[in-house]
Amino acid sequence: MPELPEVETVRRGLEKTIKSATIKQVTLTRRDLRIPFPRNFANQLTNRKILGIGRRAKYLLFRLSGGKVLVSHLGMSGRFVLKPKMPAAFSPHDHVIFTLKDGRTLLYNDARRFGLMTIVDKHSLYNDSLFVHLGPEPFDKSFSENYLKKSLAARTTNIKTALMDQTLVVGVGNIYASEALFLSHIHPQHRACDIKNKYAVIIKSIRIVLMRAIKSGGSSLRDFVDIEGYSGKFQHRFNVYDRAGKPCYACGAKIKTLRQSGRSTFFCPQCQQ
DNA sequence: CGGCAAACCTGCGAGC
DNA sequence: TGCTCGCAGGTTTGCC
Repeated sequence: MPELPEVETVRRGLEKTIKSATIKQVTLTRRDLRIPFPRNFANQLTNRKILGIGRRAKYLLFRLSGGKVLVSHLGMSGRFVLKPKMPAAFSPHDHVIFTLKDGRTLLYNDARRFGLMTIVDKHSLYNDSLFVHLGPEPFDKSFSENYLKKSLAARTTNIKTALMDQTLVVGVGNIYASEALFLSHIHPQHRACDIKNKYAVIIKSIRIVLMRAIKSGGSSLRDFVDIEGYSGKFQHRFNVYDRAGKPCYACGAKIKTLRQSGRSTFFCPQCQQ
């Protein structure tokens, strides 16, 4: 489900609604998501105050009193749902139930269970194996023309697959890789190492498409909703994603689709050479 | 090491 | 209506 814009939308919603709340109780309905919950997961969270919610790549970072950080990845179908009080009944895939001191209940629901939750010490957060291999944030200065040039120089895979590689740059997934390449006028099947003199436009396109998507509250292809239950709106502004056979808004050519590393890619055969 | 397919798991829409 | 098939926003693993 979520790429950077969707995760950022959820982060902002959490920051707005549960920052400064204190966790009273945590209940798990199973022992694992994609990976097992750590030992004493619930105990480590009990009576902790949520100092703030950050984001690194597609991970949400709940900073807690006592120096721990609750790390959450939404996988494909993970979502947080905030209820004004303890609900009378739970949905089938509510896996984690956070009861807050003020009576509200935060649910983590994840049908496919590709998400994960763990707890990391704040001082060694980015030394954790989840984070050590991650590339720069797309809006960071370090995601530069020189960096991209150096990183892609030896990569023989196609540029679209490369953009989705979280060791190159974080946050770009299947939707925004296609959309960024459309804005860049680059064909998705170009080998990454063959992209010359286009590093600046790639960086700019990634930033533009992510920025616009964040402003739209993310994309809701099937079921993405923010913490308050609102759908994103960026799916109405896709240039190519999920538009196979439809006319390109720029030139009228039919949008095409293909399969790259097991994922669907969408592009305009006319605009992207 | 790099590239790629498969695996993890459930739900849903298309097509028959 | 009901079945099967294929595909879905991510990441890791294991094979070449």
